[in-house]
Amino acid sequence: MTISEENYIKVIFHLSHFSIKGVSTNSIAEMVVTKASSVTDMLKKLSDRQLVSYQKYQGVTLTEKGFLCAKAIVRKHRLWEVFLVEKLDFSWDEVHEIAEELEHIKSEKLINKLDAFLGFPAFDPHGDPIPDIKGEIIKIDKKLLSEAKIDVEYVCVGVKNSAVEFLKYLNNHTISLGSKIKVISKEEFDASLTINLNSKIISISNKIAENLFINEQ
Amino acid sequence: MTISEENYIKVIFHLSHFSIKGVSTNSIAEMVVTKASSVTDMLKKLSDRQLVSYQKYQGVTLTEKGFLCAKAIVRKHRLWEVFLVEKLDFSWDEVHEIAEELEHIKSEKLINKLDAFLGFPAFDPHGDPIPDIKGEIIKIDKKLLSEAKIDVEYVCVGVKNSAVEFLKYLNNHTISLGSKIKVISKEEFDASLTINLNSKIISISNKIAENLFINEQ
DNA sequence: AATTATTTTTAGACTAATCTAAAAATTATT
DNA sequence: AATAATTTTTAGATTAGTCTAAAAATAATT
Repeated sequence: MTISEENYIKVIFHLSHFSIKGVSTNSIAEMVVTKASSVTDMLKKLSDRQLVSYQKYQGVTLTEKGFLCAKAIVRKHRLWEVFLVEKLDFSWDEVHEIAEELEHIKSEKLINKLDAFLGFPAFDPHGDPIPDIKGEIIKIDKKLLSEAKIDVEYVCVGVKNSAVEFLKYLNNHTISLGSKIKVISKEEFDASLTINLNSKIISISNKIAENLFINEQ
Repeated sequence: MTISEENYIKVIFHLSHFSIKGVSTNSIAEMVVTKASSVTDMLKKLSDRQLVSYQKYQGVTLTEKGFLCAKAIVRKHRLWEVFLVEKLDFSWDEVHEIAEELEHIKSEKLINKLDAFLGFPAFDPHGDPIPDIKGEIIKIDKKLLSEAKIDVEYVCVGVKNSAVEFLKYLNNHTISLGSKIKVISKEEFDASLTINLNSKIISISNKIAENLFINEQ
């Protein structure tokens, strides 16, 4: 598989979580940063290779084969992110871009040895689960901070959005995976929250709260 | 720079060690596994980008810029090889192919952090020197085992040839970097050697001896 | 339901990197 | 020095991935 094909498969995988139907040509184009016509061409090729099932004008879905393939790429991406943060001391806002390149390194043996070297981590630095060697992904119960109940203790377990700007905001406000969060109050006007974060009181906007995953206890 | 351009630059760098004049089109074609006509096309492009100086029919040499570029690629290749052997427990005959991919990962910061993580190694698993961040390469005094004097103690410091078959031969005969070698006798007929290797007496062919670098004491 | 707007596909063209076959230049040999 | 052999370059074609512009299909709106 070429790097380009892998990128399309990965994008289709991620987008398929947001739609019950097939993934649309335009949404793929936006993510891959290309034109819709280029996407159509690629979809035909991926369909020929049995990686997606594609009906003209109806969008695409991954086949079983394509799904496995996507999970293998995601596995590589997330393991490399763990390596970059845990071993090379990168911060979590720096690793995505580099992992975008590293995820295309071919060797199966390499990725499994890396997995072992890292101690078979279950989650990447953003709290996303890492598929295991068979493609199994742990599903953990989580919800958005914007849906949190008042006065209940939660733990930050992930970020919905991994944009550098957002991660930098979190760094600046000392919010990280494992942070303890309790919602003290919620404004009616803008849905902003006053929260107890690791025993400090701060105020955050609804947009932030809508991008933080939390879990009880 | 594209991966293809990087590969050409790297090959020209390696071949330039074997010729005083420019590197020939055919020798590049052989190394890159392509046709001479493709090489000519690429040489024109690299020349336009000031990475090589190229005169039709006269072969190429790297410019200062191309030379720096080549050393950066070699640095990446060799650092990744150290990582694979030291951290992921690969054997030295497995790492070249994987490092051929890893050497094209772009991030400068990544490679410098990797360098630090590995403890700023000076040599790769085959005994080849690793260019430092500025492109400086340590030059150590070494000669081929085929040129060794009788009854002098040497240490194996590198391999001239990194082919998998050769490295496997060395594994099978417990020859590695750091092995102590003393030539006991040399056959006149085929130049094969009887050597004392780490206190064991074995016989090796001239072809092997011509591909092992050694150093005194 | 007809019209408009949007999305998607097709058709044809472009670039990078490659190829084959033929021409040109260099090197080797008589 | 002339000829033969080899190397290198040119010319033209091919493939993957992309693009623009126009056509076709679907979705939204009146």
